[in-house]
Amino acid sequence: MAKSLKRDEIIRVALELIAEHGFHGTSMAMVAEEAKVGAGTIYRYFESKDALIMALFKEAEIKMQEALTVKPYEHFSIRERFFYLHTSLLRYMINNPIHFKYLEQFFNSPYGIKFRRDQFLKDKKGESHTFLKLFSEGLSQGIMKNLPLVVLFALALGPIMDMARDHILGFFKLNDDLITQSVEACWDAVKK
Amino acid sequence: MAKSLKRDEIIRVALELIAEHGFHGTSMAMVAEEAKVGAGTIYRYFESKDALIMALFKEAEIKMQEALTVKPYEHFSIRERFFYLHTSLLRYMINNPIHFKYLEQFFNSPYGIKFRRDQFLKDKKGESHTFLKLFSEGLSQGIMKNLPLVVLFALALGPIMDMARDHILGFFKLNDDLITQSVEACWDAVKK
DNA sequence: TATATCTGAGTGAACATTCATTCCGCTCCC
DNA sequence: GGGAGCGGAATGAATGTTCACTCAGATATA
Repeated sequence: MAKSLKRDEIIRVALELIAEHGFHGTSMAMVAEEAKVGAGTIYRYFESKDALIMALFKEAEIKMQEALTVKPYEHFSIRERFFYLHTSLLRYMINNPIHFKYLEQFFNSPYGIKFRRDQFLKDKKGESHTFLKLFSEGLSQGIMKNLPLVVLFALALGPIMDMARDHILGFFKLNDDLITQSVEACWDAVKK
Repeated sequence: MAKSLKRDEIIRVALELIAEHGFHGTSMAMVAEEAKVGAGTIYRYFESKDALIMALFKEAEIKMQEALTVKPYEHFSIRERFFYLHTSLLRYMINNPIHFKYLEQFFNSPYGIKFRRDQFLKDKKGESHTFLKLFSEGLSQGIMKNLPLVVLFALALGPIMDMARDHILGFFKLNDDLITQSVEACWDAVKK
């Protein structure tokens, strides 16, 4: 058997179960049974339930970052970058509901709050990620409203996440037109 | 002693503890100890932990609704209503961080998802609440973008909630100017 | 055979909930 | 007035369950 088929399977199953039942609704025994491994095997690959939860986050984060990566990105205008990133993000979320649900759980938990706090401190030191870089440039070029980055972030990404959630919960159906119009509306919120 | 001092104290303490430590991080024993009542006393007033959680939500919801109520509301224009409601909501949240944190927990849990689903079905039958009535009117008067109500909702309220959260977490400091500018930005997102 | 990997019954801690018992304020009779 | 008796309110130790995690032994691999 390949080196870490078991590890992969544990990750796959745990993501799915936690997306569905939450951190506290998912016991290690459930993960073990569904992944068809012994309860102890999980602990060969992950030190604790916490470590597993963090590894699942890294997994989802990497996949998401890949979905936001495009080659000629550097030649895009601010507006083009905004549309590209937001559309890609929304599309990724609705095409990967398990990842979305997992990330939602994660960010609305002490794990996620700690993560955001660490990110926030890092950003203060300049190691911004894709979105913050975009908003910083938009600000300094005078294209975006003169508001704190955190506010621009909320205006542009809050609605995207809420829409992904409502689409996945079946409250309405996002299609290509609606995605375009929604991202345009987010742009209206941040543009000067 | 007045009829239900103990009940009031249990509610007060439970809201605080759950806002801080979450549903699963707050045991009934913690609530009992902090409220200085016996563990069994809680069950005189609330059938179960679930029932307590729902009662706390009702409590917070009522207080919030009060904060959004103003007398001459009916004479406001759509735009005025939008600004009034959004500003009041944001102010309420940052002035009542415990309620905000509790509601955040609640809506990001199976309780909240069930609640939203029920609301959604009720709305389909026309029993809209304040915000949905506003957006419906904005739509039919052609003032707002021709998008599904759920999307308008996300565009207008998503950022408000995110900003309240980031303010309460200390990531930035909301002041009157910033509140006004942010609500204006939300209006830009939904207005035609 | 020797080493690495895997297993799942077992462990102790934590939890929500119960219930036998105590407490306390009230009424009613002497 | 006072004390006996009553009943709802309050208590917290006890209960049964669930959980994350361990480890002695089984199994696969080399």
